[in-house]
Amino acid sequence: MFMQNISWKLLPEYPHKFEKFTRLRDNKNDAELITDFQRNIYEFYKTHKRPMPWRDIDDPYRVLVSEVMLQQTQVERIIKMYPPFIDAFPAIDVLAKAPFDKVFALWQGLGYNRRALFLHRCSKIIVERFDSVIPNKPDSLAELPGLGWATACSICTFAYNMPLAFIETNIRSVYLSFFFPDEKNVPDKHILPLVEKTLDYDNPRQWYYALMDYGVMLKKMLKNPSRRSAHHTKQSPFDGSFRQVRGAVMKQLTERGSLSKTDLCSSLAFSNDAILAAVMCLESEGFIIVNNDCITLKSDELAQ
DNA sequence: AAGACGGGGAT
DNA sequence: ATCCCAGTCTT
Repeated sequence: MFMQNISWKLLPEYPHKFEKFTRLRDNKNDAELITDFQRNIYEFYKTHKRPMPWRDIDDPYRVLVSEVMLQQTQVERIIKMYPPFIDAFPAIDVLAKAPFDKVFALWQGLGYNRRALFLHRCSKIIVERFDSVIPNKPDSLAELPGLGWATACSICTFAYNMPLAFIETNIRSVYLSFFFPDEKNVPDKHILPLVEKTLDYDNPRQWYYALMDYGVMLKKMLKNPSRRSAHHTKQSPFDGSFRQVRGAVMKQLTERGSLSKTDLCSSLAFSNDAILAAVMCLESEGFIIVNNDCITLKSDELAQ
C-alpha cells in the first residue's frame, strides 16, 4: 500500500544533523540541548504526522488492541485490519465473550497468530479479574499474556498519557541516530537514560507519537539505524520455514472450517509430515482441536 | 543469549 | 533475494 512517504525524499532538511547531541550522553543537565532535540522531533511531527484510527483516542481497550497488532507489524498493514476488528469487537467484554474462531477470522493475515490467542485470553482476564478495566500500571499489564514491557509502557503512555521511559524499534532508531551516531553494538541500557532525560513529561503521548514517526522517517532515509543496536538480529527466511506451514494450516482452517487430516494435507503444497507436525504444535498451543480425524479451529476455551 | 514465531511490502 | 516491521515467549 502506498503511503505519503515519497515526499520525504524531497525534503533536504531531514534528517537533522546529529553530532552536537552526543554531548547529552555526558552532560547531565543540558536543558538547552534537550529542548533543541525535542524541537527537532516536534517540528517534523507538525508537518508529517500520520493520522491513525488508534491515535488521540481515550478508549484504553482500542489502544490495547492496536498495540498488540503493532507488535512486529507495520502500521500500513494494520490500518486495513484494525477497523473491521474494532467493529466486530467494540469493547473488551465483547471480545472476551466471542469464540476464538470468530476472533481469528479477523486476525488471519496479520501474522504472529499467537498474538490473537494472547489478546483473546488477555481480554478474558481483564473482564474477570480487573472488572473490564484495562490496568494502568506497566507491571500489571506486563503480567498479562502477550504483553511485554514495551507494550505495557505503550498502553500506559497512549491510553493514560503516563510519562514512562521505554524503547521500541522506532524510538531506538532515533536515539541511536542523535546520540550514538558512530557507535556500534549499543545496548538499550545506554539508551534508556537518554529517553528518560529527554522525555516530554508534560505531554508524553504526543511526544511518543512524534518520536515514533521520526524513527520511521529515519529508517526510510538512512540504512536502518537499529542495526547498530546490541540487540539487533536478523530473521530466518520465511519461505520454506515451519512457520510458513503453520500459517498455511491456520489459513486453510479459517477459510474452509473443519477438515480431515487427509483433506488438509491434500489442500496444501507441503509434505504431509510437515503439515501433521504443524497440526500437533497448533493443537498443543491451543489454536485448534483435533478429535479422531477432524481438525477445527478452537471456538471456546473451556475444552482447554 | 538464542531461536521460534507471519506474512507482506519495499528495495 | 534481502530486509524488517510500535516484540514476546520459551529454552
